[in-house]
Amino acid sequence: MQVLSHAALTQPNAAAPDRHLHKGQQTRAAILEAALGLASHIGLEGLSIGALAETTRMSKSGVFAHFGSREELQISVVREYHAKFEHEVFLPAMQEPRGLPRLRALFGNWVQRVAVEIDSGCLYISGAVEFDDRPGPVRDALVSMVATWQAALERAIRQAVDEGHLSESTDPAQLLFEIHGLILALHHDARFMRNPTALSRAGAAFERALSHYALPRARESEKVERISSTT
Amino acid sequence: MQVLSHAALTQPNAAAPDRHLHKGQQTRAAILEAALGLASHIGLEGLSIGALAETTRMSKSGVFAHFGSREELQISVVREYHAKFEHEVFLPAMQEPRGLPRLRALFGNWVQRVAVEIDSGCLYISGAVEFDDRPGPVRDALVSMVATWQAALERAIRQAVDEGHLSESTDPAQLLFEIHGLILALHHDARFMRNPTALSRAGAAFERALSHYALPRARESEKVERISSTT
DNA sequence: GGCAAAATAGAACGATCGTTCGGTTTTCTG
DNA sequence: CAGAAAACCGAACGATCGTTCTATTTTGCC
Repeated sequence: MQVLSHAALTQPNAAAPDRHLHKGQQTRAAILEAALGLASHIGLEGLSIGALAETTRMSKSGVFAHFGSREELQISVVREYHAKFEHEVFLPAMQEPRGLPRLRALFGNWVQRVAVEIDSGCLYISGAVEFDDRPGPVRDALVSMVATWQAALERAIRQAVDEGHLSESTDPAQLLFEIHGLILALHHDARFMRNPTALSRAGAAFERALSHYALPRARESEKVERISSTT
Repeated sequence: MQVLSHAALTQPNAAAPDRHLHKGQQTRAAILEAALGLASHIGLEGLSIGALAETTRMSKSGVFAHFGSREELQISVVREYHAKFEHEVFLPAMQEPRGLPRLRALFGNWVQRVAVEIDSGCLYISGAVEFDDRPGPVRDALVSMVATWQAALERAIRQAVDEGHLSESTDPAQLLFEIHGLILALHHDARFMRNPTALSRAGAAFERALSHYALPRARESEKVERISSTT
């Protein structure tokens, strides 16, 4: 089951709260939640222990002691986001039947998380931009989890091919690339440009991409050049 | 001509160096160039006057005096990037004939700038993520220039429709959304994931999108649902 | 209930941040 | 060439950063 879970994902589930949880892990979870909200707004790099201590009404050293270093805090935030992402977009989609329904659910939940929930920008997206030129453990953790998520998506696409919902000639990695681009464009236009039409554009483009990969026949013969030569 | 140039773009061309340029504007240009390289790696928000003074071998206050505030420095960097972007991706493409050739040139130059030139991450992309939740003049400048660039792209798409290279039913804003997504995915996969196949995937997806909008007939009747009902 | 252990607080550290100010050097111009 | 203006430096400011100490409080277990 639970194919998304990552090897490095060690933190226990924070959903059922406090039961048999020592005080330390309990406040640690509270700190992480606050850190997640903070990092969603100002980024992983903008996350500061001082600001975190202020929102949790703790002392700086009290917050610090739970992680040992700022870098470890950042990594913990990434892992926390991964867990939340798994529970809110991946696992619910797994209840849909294999193939297109599941792929649509994955995309839909993803869209929901990226564009609709105004309070939480996608840490995978902002983290990718912040750490694309910054080597280190934080970057490694981010890359690892994005890769895990992309692998899960690619597997869903491959299953859609196996189920006969998409053409045999479909290149799963290529379709994944295009779908991922739609999410990034949605994130960009909705959050940065404040363009409300982005949501429907992403949906339309998704269906258009699916319809292409679902209808393979007699496509290779039609070339764009033929059109441009009619002028 | 020169349709991309922005109203707020006031700095003179730094390409022909020093001729009749007072010392101040000369070093200011040098600072901006260094700032651009620095911001490409660590982001607009990571750009610090101290680091900038170190790379330009000046004093902090010397650097500072040219801009009056850090915020003004950031805005100047954005404007500088806009000017460079215009000269390296927009203007060269304007020499191609209207329609698909020009659109392809715009996309190609854009790809070049985003993925190939290893030393300079796209400030439009990193800036969008950094400032999507951070109001202020820097964000305003970024949005304004990205909007200008997107408008230019949309105009090129519309011209391709007018020239008969793309279907009359093409929605320029929709195609723009999808193309923009390809660039973002390319930036993500090439820079962050270090995936060398991203470049060819972006090109393939671009051509696939064009071919769809070039061939309108008998598409609406074909539905994906038909496929998924065969299981 | 007492006692070790864990959790948190508080103060201080060196470093860096953006910014200000006064003085010195360089550049331009009449 | 002189004198005004512009450019630049160096030191210092308060603030914040991550981190390290030493106490003090709180927790969990026998």
